[in-house]
Amino acid sequence: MSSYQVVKGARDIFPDEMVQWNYVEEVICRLAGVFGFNEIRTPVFEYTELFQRSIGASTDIVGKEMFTFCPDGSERSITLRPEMTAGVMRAVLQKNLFASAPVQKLYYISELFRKERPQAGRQRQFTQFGAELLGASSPAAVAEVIMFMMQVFGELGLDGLRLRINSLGSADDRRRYREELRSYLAPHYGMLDQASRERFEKNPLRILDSKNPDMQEIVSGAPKLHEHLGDEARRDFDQVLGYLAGRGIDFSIDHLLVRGLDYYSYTAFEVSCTALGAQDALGGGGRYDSLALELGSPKEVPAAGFAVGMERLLIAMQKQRLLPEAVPPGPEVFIIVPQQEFFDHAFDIAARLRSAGIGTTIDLAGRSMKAQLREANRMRAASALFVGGDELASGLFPLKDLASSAQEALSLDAVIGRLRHASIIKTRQP
RNA sequence: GUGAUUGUAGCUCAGUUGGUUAGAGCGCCAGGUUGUGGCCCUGGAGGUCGGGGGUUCGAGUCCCCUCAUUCACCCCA
Repeated sequence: MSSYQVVKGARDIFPDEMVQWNYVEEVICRLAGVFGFNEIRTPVFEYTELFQRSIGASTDIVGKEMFTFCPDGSERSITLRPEMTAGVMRAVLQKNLFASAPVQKLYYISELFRKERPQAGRQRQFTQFGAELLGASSPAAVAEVIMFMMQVFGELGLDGLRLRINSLGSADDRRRYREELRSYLAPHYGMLDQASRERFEKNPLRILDSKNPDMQEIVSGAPKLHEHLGDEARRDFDQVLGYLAGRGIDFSIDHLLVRGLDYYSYTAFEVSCTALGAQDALGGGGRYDSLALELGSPKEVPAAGFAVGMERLLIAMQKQRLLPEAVPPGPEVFIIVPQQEFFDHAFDIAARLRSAGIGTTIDLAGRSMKAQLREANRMRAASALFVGGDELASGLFPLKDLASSAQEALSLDAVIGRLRHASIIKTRQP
């Protein structure tokens, strides 16, 4: 055993599990195409100010969860991305993609980093898939990102989901409400917990979704955000809900849902799953019209998006037995070399088969024939091809179907013909 | 950052009030089959019992420290 270990909060994904990841990612990519989202990749790090500006300096993420460093002491501070939205928006603004197409629909599957204590469903390096719809934030646009997210869950067969949704209103709505909330909370200030006291000044709305029962008690008597929404926000929210209901998407309205990123306005939502443990949030998102301005864009860019935790998605699917068997696909043929002195000839034949597009494996460790066959069986090779002295002399090679044990001696051309046919049939299967 | 939890073979785990060379199942390797896998049988390799210190005639077992894990708080994906 090596004395080195993976970094705390990070983990390796080995081939067995990769089969499952690939399955989920394939579904995501396919549905992204169906919904018209194109893939984007951005760097794993950005200049630190980008996140401070976008996510909000008073949030937990920026305040204590970022991996930040200065490359050379004097150079500009850099941070491993704790979320994707800011980076995507930065990239699109920098390239000025809106000049050629005013609406950009992008999706990603990317690794993120947050310096938290690891626990079930929470890592320091984790993966999110998500989508950003930039250039529109109409009720239909917001509904569309939610529909995309929910359809992925549906396609994967996930059960026990709960979609909660809320409207945070316009910036003006919130500004007015914030003052009302403060004046309500002020007499209770002495009873607020540490975190809530800090939020009282910087972002009192976050006190609303505190999980501290004492805070919830206090909040229960507070003025309601949804009663302070302007007509516009009210209408917008109703339309979003109407679109969702019309598509048969189940949701529940949660007037206390605020979420931990500062850039959201109007619609915000979160999906949780009963199959998960304490960290039961599977994904979330919302509308963020003001983010572009925050990042220095000369004009506002209406936008909405969501992100889903891939590890949590896999955990939930695992619990619900929705994942494919964790076994990497075996080769079409495993070349058996009974006598090592003929290895080079067998190696040439392997090359020919591969040139013909046939998945071919050959033992590279000089093992016994028995070991080679065992290995072929273990890796679920479809067939075994024997290449020894007799075969090279006669030009006839026994090809054994490992499932049925049927064996037949064929010329190399016949072997290639048959295996090629087999792999074509295989790839046609869904 | 706080609180608990668990560290014994590659994996899952036994290991009695402290007592000889630390075990099992699975996996791996080899043989049973002179050129044929799976099933079966036989054998083998593999452990500084997380690390350090202490108590003791003697520590996997008790004490202290430390590292790591896991779960929860917090927060979120």
